[in-house]
Amino acid sequence: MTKKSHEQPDETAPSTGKTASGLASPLDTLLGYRVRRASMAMIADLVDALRPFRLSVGEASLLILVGANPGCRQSDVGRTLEIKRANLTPLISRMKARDLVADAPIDGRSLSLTLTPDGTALRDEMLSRVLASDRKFAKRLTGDQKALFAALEALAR
Amino acid sequence: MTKKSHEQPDETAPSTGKTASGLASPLDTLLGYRVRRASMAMIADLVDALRPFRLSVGEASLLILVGANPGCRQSDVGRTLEIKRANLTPLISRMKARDLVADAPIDGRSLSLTLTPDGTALRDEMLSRVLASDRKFAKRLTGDQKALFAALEALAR
DNA sequence: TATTGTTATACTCTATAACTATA
DNA sequence: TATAGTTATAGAGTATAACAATA
Repeated sequence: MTKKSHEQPDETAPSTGKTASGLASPLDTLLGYRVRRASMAMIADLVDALRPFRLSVGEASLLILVGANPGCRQSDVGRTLEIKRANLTPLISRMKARDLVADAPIDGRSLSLTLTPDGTALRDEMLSRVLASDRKFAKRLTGDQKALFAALEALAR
Repeated sequence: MTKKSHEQPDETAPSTGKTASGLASPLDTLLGYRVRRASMAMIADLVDALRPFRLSVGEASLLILVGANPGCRQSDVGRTLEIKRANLTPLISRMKARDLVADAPIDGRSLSLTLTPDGTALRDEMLSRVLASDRKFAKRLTGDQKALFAALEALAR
């Protein structure tokens, strides 16, 4: 048996840094933990950016996706955003209640989704804020941005 | 006014790819969206790895952090993991009910946390599975891993 | 006075099952 | 028979407010 490496606050191990609270944090060595922290920081900023529009992240994603794909099927939107049918229905209902999204039957069971004029206008304003938030983070990056996107793509597949 | 660039399913714009459902997806150009997708994929695998131990991601994080910092303050654990006081109490209660974590008063208001022998044993087994899950993703990476960690660090700060 | 821990509570997101209708 | 959409419901995770006790 080898000595266990995560049991003690080992002063000789430089791989585990210290947190702001002074705790050793083996979690910081985990790729998944780092990705999650980065994601949470970006989402927190995105939520702030969306608040003036009274849109959740899921609602904003829907408006952006439907805006880029007018007439798309509701079922395809759900698959693309990985939102389950049962959760997509009330989300779209809220957007219809605000006259941001309109639906129309494709056949007897499928619905097509389109942004209304109000939805398009809100999407335009909202998207520029979303892009600004995203760029703010992207500007922090010094290295090869293409390589980072490739790495994230490899992790997400 | 410039032409709006996200309104139509524009065949001439190669920057916006197509999803598995055939929809144009301007979201894929967003760094934050990519980071979130990567995080969700890794967390889904982590949740699977933790299921046999009946541990949530938060509970596993707590065991790993307390295991590396025996006698640490509950309040510091909450700050490090960004879990609010009010939510940390029931989480720790569950770990105490399973005899994985023990607490002891530091002074009249603070508590110190330590893994019990059972907690240490479970942490050891669990951590090896967590590391295996994390390595599985890390192996997908071709480029400079140090650069990726630096990028994630820059995004999370 | 600020901090620590606790309790109660509410809100969002997500997950499942059951149902109708249709391709 | 598989797919699309809806409804109801339950479970996490997270948020705030109020409180008691203590530094």
